[in-house]
Amino acid sequence: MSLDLSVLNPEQRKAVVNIEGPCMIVAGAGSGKTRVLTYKIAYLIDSGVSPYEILALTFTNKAAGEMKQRVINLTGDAAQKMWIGTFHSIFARILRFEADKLGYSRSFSIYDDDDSISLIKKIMLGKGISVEKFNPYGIQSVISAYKTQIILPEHLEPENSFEKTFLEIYTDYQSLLKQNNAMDFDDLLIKPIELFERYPDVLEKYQERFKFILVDEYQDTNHAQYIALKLLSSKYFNISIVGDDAQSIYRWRGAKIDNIFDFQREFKNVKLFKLEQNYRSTKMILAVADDIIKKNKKRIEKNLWTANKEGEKVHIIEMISDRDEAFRIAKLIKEEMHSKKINFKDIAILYRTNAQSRSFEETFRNNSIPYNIVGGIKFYQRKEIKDILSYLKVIANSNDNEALLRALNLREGIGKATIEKIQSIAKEKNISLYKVLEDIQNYIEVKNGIKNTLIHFSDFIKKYITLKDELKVHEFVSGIIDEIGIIPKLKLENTSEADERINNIQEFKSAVREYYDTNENPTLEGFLEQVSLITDIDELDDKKNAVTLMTAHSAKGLEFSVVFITGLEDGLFPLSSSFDIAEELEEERRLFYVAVTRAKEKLYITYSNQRYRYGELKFQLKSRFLSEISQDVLDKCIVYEKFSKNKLFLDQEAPAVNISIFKNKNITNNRDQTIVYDYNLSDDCFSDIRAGVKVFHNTFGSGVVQSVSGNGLEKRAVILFNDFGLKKIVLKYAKLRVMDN
DNA sequence: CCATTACGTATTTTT
DNA sequence: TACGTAATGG
Repeated sequence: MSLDLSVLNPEQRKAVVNIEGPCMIVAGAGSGKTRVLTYKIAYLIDSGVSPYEILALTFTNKAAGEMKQRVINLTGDAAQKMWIGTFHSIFARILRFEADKLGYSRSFSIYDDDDSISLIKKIMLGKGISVEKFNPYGIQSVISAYKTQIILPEHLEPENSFEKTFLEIYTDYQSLLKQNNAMDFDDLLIKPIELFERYPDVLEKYQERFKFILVDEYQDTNHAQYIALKLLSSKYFNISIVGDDAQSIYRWRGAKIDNIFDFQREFKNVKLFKLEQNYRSTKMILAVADDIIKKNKKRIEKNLWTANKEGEKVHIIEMISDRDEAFRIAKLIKEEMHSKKINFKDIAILYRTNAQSRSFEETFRNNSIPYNIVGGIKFYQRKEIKDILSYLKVIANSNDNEALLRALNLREGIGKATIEKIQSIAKEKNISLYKVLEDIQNYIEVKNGIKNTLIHFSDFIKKYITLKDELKVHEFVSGIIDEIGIIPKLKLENTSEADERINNIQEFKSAVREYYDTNENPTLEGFLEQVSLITDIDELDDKKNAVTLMTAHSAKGLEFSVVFITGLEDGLFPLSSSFDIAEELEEERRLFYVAVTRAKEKLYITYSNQRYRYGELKFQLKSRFLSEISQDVLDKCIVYEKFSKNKLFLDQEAPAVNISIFKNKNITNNRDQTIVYDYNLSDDCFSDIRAGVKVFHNTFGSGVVQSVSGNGLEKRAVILFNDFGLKKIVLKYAKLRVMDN
C-alpha cells in the first residue's frame, strides 16, 4: 500500500477505508470533505479496484476536474479511466451510448432553460393560449419540477381547466422534444431511469461497470437523482455519499434535503461517519456560523469545532446606501491590501442576487480593483454565441427544429412568412423542417428569390454535415463562423457592443480550440454537450489575481481568506418570498450559513439602509438573521459614529479610491448631532478621464478625450469621437468606459 | 421583410 | 432600471 493516509484525521481515515457497503459521510463545512472523497477514490484504486469500476458524481464540472487531477496525483495516470463528473454530464454520456433504445439518436441536442422556454412559447402560440394567463417561464419551472419528481404527463389527472391547459402544454412539450431529438436538463436525469427500468440488462451492465459509486454534495440531490443512484447501486451497494444537511441550498431547483435525512433508512446497514473538525475558519467565524444554523429545526446533530486561532470578531457594518456599500468595501479592500499579506484573489464579495453585483462592478472598475465575476449572463447564453451554436446544433442534429429556425432566422431575406410556410409544409408532410429544406426546390409555395436563399442555406448545412467528420472540430467551427460572415457584419455596426460580440466570438473559437486540445476524442457533439452543461463557476479563473464577485449559491465549496457578505437586509437576505414558508426561511438561513463558512480569516457582513431595487430607491431594514447572532462575537461598526464629514471616504494615506457616478445626495440622521454627508467630492471624480485617454460612449462609440473642464460632478470633457466628431460631454451622465489602450 | 421605437413588465438562487 | 416584445412604418 503506497497511499499515505497519515494526512487524514482518525474519523476521515475511518471513512476512507470503509469501502464496502453503503456509507454516509456527514461533513461539516470546511471539514475536509473533498479530501476524504479524493482519498477514498485513491484508496479504492490502491486496493486493487480498477478505476474503470469507479463512478464519482460531483456538483460542478470544476469540482470533478479538480478531484480527478488530485486522484491522478495520488495514484497515477490509470485514474484517467474512472468516470467522474456531474450527474448531468455522466448521464448524458450514458444516454449517448444507449440513445437508440429510447428512440433518440446519439447526436441528440441538449436544451437549456432558454431553449425550453422558447419551445413552450411556441406551443402556446400555436394553441392560442394567452401568455398573460400562463407565464411560459412559470410553465417551464412547473414542468421541470414535475420532471425531477418523475411525474410525466401520463401521470397527471387535471381537475380544472387551468390544469388541463397546463397538461396540454406539458404533453406537447414532451413530444416536441422527442421530435427534435432533444433532451432538456431534466431528461438527462430521468431518461436513464426510463432506460434502466425498461432494459434490466442495460441496468445490470452499468451496475457491473460501476461497482463503486461516490456522490458529493448529496444534500442537494433531487428525487430523480436519488432513484437513479438507487438503481445503479442496487447490485453491489457500494455507495458512499458525502454531504452536509446544513448546506442544502437548492430546494428551489427540486433538491430534496430529505434525501440525506432518509439515506440511512433507504439503504440498509449504512455506516455513518461524521467529520466535525473544521480546518478552514477561525473560532469567531465558526461561532457566528453556529449561531445561525442552530436556529434551524431540521438538521443532523453535529458539533463543528476547530483548533484554529480565535481570530478577529466578525465585522458588521451598516451602510447608507448600496453605492456606499460598494464604495466602502472597495476602501476596506485597499486597506486589506496595504496590510500586505492579502492578495486580491483571497477576497470574495458574496450577495444574494446577481443584480447586486452592479454597484461593485462599477466601483471596482473606477478604483482599479481587479475582479472576477461569476454568473449574470452566461457566456454561452449570449446572442451571438447562441446564433453560432444554432448552426452547429443543426449540423449535429438536423432534427433539431428549434436550432434550425434560429439559424434560418439569421439569414437575410427570410422572415416570418417564409418560416411559416416551411413549417406548414413540414406539418402537412409530417417531416422535419430540415427535410423540407433539403428539397425546397420541389415546393412551389415559395417564391424564387427566397427559394434561392433557402437552397443556399440547406446546401450550406449539407456541406458541413459531410465535412463534420473530416475536419478537426476547431477548423470546422472556424469555417462555419467565417462562412456565415457574422464578424464582418458586426464590424459594420461599429459599436462597443458589436466589438464585444466579436471578442466573444473569438473567445468562443478559442474555447473550441481548447476543447480540441484537451480531449482525447474531440467531436462536434462532444463539444456541444460540454457547452450545454458548463456553468459559470466552472469558468472561474482562479489563477487571475482578482476579487471574486458571486452569489452565495455559487460560493458553495469555495473558501477565501477575507469574505464580505453584503446586503443582509430583510427581504433581500432572506428574500421576502421566504417569509411565510418555514422551509424556505430555513433554506435562506442555510444559505447564509454557507456564505459565512466560506471565510477563513476575516468576515465582514454589511447591510444598507437604502438600496435601489427595480429601479426604485427602497428603504431597507437589517436582516432578521443578524439578530440571531450573539453579540459577543460581533464587532459592530455603525457608520454614523465612525465617519466624520469630509473624511467619509478618503483618507490621506490611501487616496487612490475615488467615486465616479455618485449623485449629489445629502443624508441626515436625527441623532444627537446632525451629520450631513456630502457625496460631492471635488477632486477625485472621474480622475481616469484625462486628455489622451481612449473612451467608449454608449451612443457615440469610441473616441479620444481632448480636454477636461470643471470640477467634481460638474466635470465635462471634450471628446473627439471616431464617427461623430467633437462632443462636449457631462461626465456624470455619460457612462464612459475607459479602453485599455 | 426589417428596422426602429415604444411600451410594458420583471427580477432569486442554476445543473 | 433594463430588457424583451409588440406595434408601426418604411
